[in-house]
Amino acid sequence: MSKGQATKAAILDEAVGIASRVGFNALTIGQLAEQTGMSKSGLFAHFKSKEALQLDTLERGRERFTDLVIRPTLAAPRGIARVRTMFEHWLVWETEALEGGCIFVTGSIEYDDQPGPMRDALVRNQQDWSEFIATVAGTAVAEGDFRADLDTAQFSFALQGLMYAYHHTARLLRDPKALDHTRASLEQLLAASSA
Amino acid sequence: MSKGQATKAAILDEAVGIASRVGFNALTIGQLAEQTGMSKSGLFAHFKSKEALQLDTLERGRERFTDLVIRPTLAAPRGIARVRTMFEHWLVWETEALEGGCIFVTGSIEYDDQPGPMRDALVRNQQDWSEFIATVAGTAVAEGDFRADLDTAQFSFALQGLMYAYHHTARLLRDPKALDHTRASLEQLLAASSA
DNA sequence: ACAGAAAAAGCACGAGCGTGCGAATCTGGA
DNA sequence: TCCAGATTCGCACGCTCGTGCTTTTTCTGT
Repeated sequence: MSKGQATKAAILDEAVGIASRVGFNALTIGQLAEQTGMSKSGLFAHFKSKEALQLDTLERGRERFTDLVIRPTLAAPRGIARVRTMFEHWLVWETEALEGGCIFVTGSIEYDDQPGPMRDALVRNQQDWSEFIATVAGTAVAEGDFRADLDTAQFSFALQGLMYAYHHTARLLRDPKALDHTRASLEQLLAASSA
Repeated sequence: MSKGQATKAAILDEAVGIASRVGFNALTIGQLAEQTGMSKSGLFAHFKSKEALQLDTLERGRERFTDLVIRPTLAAPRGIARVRTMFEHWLVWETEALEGGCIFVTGSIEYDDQPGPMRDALVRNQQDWSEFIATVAGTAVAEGDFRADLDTAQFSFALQGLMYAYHHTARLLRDPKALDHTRASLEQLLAASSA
């Protein structure tokens, strides 16, 4: 890896953290330069525009999510065990991976009304993730753990709602009971989906 | 109502719409002045600081929410009918009340990591709303519609998750099936809670 | 070790931000 | 009708933003 690529990677790692805390718009080139000990123009040269920086930052987040959640999920045994593995790693992602909360949630709120490449990228991520959840639920159907007539898209929707509730309750309210509520809702959802 | 109060009210109505679309930080005094046909300084004089403007905007949103959701809910007959009324009005709020989506969701994401009066106000709103949902669920328990051993806080948590899922799916993905999924999850939740 | 390329810095710009202040205008009660 | 107070405006400030340039420093392959 060349020096330039290494620097860029380091910048993006910092950027993901900042975007997580304050969002993609408040992620400022000056602040990012200061935090990484670079000059504004030196940093800027790596991206050529703020929008490119934002897109690269989002992409870096997606890579991290893949490593922390998707890969371990696919490594788990098919069926309900894989569903539970997915949930647990997702929970870790929401809780520990980023100091400022999930950047996909942050990004969704920031760009849901603003057309452009950022919105498009977020939509793609979201669709992929929704389908991934449905697919994992599908393996649980195939293995006979879940009901054969389960609507996996509906399952995906419900599971995401649960995690959103966790995100908001844990982050804004700092409610220590958030985790218990989330797990309780998961069990209820799993019970309603089981064969 | 004096001229000043009328102007301030008109400003805040506009401000709620803008905050809904772009958030509280990107809600800019210059832009707000332009949109209301005032001068920056003339508008600014009503608030004396940007933070006060943000707080007043949030408060205006709270009033609207009270009118559109809380009052109609309390006017409905106690029990599961009231729960359903709350849900339907809440859905209208999420769908039609603001062009840019619920400002409490937007605000939560923006301020969950930033201490200060805005965060405090958002936390208060959120806690009040959570408790309100639990209370309404409690009347359904009292009326015998819901199980006597229902955990109303858990119910509140689950219902909020559902609405968050609706918010994200409808706003970012513009998924026309979002509404169906939300109603289906509601029925599942009601069934699991019923006596 | 050195030349050419890549990376980083320095500096400047125009624009928009929040905010202050004095002047102009408007409003409403006596 | 008039005037005190409320309301709005014009203008300016210091700051930070994203983004071009030119120059300097650092890498890298031979």
